[in-house]
Amino acid sequence: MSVLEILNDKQKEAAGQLEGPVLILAGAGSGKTRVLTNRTAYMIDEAGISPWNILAITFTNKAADEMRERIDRLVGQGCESIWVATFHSTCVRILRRHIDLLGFDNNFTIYDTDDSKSVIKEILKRREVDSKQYPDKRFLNWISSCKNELSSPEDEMEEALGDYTDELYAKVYKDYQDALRKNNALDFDDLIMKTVELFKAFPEVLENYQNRFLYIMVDEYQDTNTAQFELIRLLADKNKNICVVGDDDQSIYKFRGANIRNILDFEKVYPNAKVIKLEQNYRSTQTILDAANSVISNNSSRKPKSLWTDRGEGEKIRFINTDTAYEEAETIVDMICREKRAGKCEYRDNAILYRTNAQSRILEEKCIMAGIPYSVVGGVNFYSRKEIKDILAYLKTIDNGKDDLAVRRIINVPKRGIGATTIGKLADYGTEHGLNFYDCCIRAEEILGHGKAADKISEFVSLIGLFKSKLEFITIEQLINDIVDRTDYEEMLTESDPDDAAERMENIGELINKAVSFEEQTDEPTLSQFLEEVALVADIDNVDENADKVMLMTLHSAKGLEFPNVYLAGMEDGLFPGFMSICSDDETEIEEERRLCYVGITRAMNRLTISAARSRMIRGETQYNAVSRFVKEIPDELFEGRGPVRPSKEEPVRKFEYSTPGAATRKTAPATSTPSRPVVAPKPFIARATAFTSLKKGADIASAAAPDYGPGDRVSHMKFGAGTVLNVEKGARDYEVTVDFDGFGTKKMFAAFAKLSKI
DNA sequence: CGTACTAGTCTTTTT
DNA sequence: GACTAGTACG
Repeated sequence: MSVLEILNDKQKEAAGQLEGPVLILAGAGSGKTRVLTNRTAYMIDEAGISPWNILAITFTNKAADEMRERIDRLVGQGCESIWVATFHSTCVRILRRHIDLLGFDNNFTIYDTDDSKSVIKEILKRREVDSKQYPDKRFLNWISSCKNELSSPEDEMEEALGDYTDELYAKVYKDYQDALRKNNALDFDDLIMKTVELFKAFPEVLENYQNRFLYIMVDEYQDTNTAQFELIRLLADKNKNICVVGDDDQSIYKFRGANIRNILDFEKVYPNAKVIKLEQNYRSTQTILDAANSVISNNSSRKPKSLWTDRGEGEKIRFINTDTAYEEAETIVDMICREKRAGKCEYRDNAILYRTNAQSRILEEKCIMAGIPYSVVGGVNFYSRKEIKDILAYLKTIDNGKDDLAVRRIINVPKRGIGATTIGKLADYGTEHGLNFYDCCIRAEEILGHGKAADKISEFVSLIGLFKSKLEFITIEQLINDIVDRTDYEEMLTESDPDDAAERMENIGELINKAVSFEEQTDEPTLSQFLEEVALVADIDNVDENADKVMLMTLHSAKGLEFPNVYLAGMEDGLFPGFMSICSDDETEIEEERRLCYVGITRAMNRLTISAARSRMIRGETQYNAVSRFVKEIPDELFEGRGPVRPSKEEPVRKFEYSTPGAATRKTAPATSTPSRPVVAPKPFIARATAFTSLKKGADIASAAAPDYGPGDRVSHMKFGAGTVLNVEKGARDYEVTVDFDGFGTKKMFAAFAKLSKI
């Protein structure tokens, strides 16, 4: 029987079309992974294509592993030679072979965002750039988007046309690239950009890969940025056998350069492309799909499509509206508890999804209190924890002394009496003579002269030398243990914070576990390879679906996953959609948020629960938010009970009962004592958008004049209409005004932006 | 040279 | 509220 037999007609069509450009528009839950895997199996088993000629690219390691596993199950032989990898690891593999052509050392290190930030900081310091006026983060983001658009420092310099600020950016970009090159390092964006650069500069290298990759597949195509698009275009240019799978409605990575036009304009780039839509959903109930469809249909720039299922109507959507975020968390956790106790589900069937990582804390707390096993995906990346970064810095130093950042990170960790002055002297010498920091350490005596400082440095150098000499005889596991022992690392942890030393040591233990399994799985494991693998893991890669735990994660992390029960928490205007997107004039920002909402809804298989809190603490301030506009885009009849009632246009807009001056200053109620409550009957609330005035960065608000209104005055605002001033406070740069708007609740805003006028 | 306190920022999402 | 960077002091 053909591997295509089990597919539906559309899927079959998509999987059977091997030649030429193919665009598969795969709606959520329409079985796109199945199409990709069966397509691959069909290529190998039935079309006689060599696995060696197939390239499949994904965004996460998890997706790549899953794809490989599933192909393995379908095809007996030869799958190991299929190239299934993420964009980033594909590029690393290519660059490891050829980057010397671009003047880098082939054992380059990969910098994560933290590393990049340190480099930028140093450059800004050296250039004496005012970090108040130009925060380092802005340079970081700016450089990243340049790279995503394949624009070099030289391009940017040209484009600056003598403009001071633009030239400053271009110069910093140039410095940054020079620093990376000196450290023999590439950042995430470089991996893609340098590969494209390589292919363009050395057509014979490109051709080599074109001849190998006769059939190319790209998953999650809607998330590709310009650089990734170009990479794929180059690779596919000779044979044009390119099959991309994606869903424009699930494009949620604009902030990191994803260009939705890549998928919307695929047919323009490849006019003879075959386009196939997969609209039958195998995951969710009709109710859930109806909700998803009704939300996403409010977006304008999308390819029209509508998901359907034969799974039947299923259960209605639940809606919870609580007074505080604590009660929200408690209600959700309580629901999961009950259902588990009633034997209706396992813990692992439940996922709580939210917009921002900050929301996880309260949910986590409530899970602990209820004794529910849970697992939080994301937040602080495992590999960005201090202790892990320290150990990795040791490993990097041992592996490749060229990485100045790594060396400087650990030269005095644990404390060995090497101070800032000494480090500064060595670093300055290095910049002057074009030497790496570690090389300067080796010549410490020459640079610093005889003395205590030089001795200390020598001790450090011989410690690293000792590890280096052992490297070929011991495993990475032994090496890490050795580092921890010889540096008295644990002692340092205990001294600095006895309470979490144990946890930090556990994390190091976890790193050792990773090392062990890496060494087991790899033929000839090297330290460089290990460091590389570690650099390219995402949080989602380590998710274990088999553990019986409730999953807590952001909506972004949830993409590609499915759960029987999904809880969408914090569905409030100002949080989701975020206030940035509400305030923005750019309509596409709200559309991106809406797509994110669509992704969230479509994660649910059987039951969807949506919740919102009337008040919550954000950045130490209590905010009062209206229920998310997205919730109101879902028809009432899909909700259990009457649903979130929307007021008719004529109906006078009512105030929240908590939007009173007294409530504004009231501490959030301790939620511990509140008994778990049933789903709160939705109350009529205000339908229109609420927004917070955002303090635009870089805006000039140096001298704010005192406002002409005070507490008790009635004022009017462009967006929120009339309201009563509760408080006026002199802030750092501007007057902060608290206003209780009729129908929008209490807002805190900056006078310069709010443009309030007295009535 | 190392520590302790203070002020300022942050929050959208991540390979 | 939490974390970080920068500063003042021992």
